[in-house]
Amino acid sequence: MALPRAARTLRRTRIQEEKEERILEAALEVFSLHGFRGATVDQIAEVAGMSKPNLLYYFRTKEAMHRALITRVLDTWLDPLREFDAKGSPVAEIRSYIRRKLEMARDFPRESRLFANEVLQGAPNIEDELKGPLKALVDEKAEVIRAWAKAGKIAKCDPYHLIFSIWSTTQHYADFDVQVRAVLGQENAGEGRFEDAARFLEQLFINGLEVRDQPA
Amino acid sequence: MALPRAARTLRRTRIQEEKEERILEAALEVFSLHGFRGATVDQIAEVAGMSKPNLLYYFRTKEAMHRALITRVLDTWLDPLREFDAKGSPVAEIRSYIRRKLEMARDFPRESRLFANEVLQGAPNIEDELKGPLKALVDEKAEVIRAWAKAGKIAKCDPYHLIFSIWSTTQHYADFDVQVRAVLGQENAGEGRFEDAARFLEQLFINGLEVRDQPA
DNA sequence: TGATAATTTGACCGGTTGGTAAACATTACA
DNA sequence: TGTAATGTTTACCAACCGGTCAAATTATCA
Repeated sequence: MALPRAARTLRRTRIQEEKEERILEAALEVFSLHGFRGATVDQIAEVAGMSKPNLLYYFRTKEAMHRALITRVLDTWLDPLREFDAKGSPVAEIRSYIRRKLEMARDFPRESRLFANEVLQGAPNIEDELKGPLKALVDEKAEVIRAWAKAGKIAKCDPYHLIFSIWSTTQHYADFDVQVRAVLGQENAGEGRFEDAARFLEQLFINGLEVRDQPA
Repeated sequence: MALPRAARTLRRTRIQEEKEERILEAALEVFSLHGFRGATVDQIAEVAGMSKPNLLYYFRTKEAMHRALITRVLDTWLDPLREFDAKGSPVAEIRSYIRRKLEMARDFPRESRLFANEVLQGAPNIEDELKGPLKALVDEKAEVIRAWAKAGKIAKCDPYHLIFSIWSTTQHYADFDVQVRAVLGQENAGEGRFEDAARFLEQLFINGLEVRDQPA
């Protein structure tokens, strides 16, 4: 008989742990590059270094694989926002949030693209996650930002659109990497672009572009 | 005999004009939602309201359709950046560029998603366009911005990352529409979100978030 | 009108897709 | 060690994929 996941009531074998890990790693690679419909099980199996039926022994359908991957990744993906702290200095807090998000774009571009692909295609498999846990977390942090603005610690602004703009500007460097490289050209293609981006975004979000009248 | 496009030396029939239009419209709908690999010719044919062989009579391959669509759309997509004018007031020019890009995200979300899908998946079919015409246009406008900064008309900043940030923040409302709606919730799901976004982004790009010390 | 070219369709093809069946191999453990 | 559960593989399938073909239909225009 062969009922790997259904029959798994309590313990998970060492071998299960390892294989599922390898599969999800391979799935991340392929899904993030081609999207759900564009990815094939054969491709994922090859990247994972195992036969297709063997892979399907651990995840019975392509969709199950995708679900497992998304829910796992979503959690770590929201960590920077969770760390967003009401007690810190507002400007410093926003600055470090930008920096952390940019680091994630640099270090985990596949995770970013996985979500981008999913959301772009209508988020058929994670709509509930978006409307539930994600919205709740954003609502909470938006309230923090709103309080800061009310207290005069930062400029009055719509906290939701502020969060959107931080997401979009930072994730851009993962999701649109090819375009960024193409436009910057080969000479600026090094990892330095992330440092440049960090500097620019900090300045943008703190000071904007208008020249400030210096009292002197 | 039947060689529709190859044999088309000079004139194009009214019927050709109409059908190709309908096909590209349908292709935009389907490609923008599922990406190149995820889209099927049958799907496009159904949306276009014609049989698959009939569709393939006008565009001989799925790839030819995609190419035609991309090159057509890319041109109009870059119009706002082309209008970016060195002679205007810098702040006003940036403000109106943001507004125009946001209007495009609102009025042509499918076009935005088409590119997002393509770039996200490594831009296999438009790499040349990115490294050629697009880079050239951005280089030109970046020089304008650099000159403004040098003349003290706007804050010193990296012009490329400025352009990236305008692209990402505005296109976010087309590409991540589902997420934006989910987070804002049903009560804020009206078209008003584009006005809110415009107000926020203008403030962000001009003034930033730090409270300015008003001289009493 | 008639004839010629342009358009449309149903039937079909080889290759790929997600997934299955069942035999075989390996591990865990009494 | 034996044996039952777990893991792996080969061979395979039906559905779907992009694309072809030849026949049928429709538009064009002398």
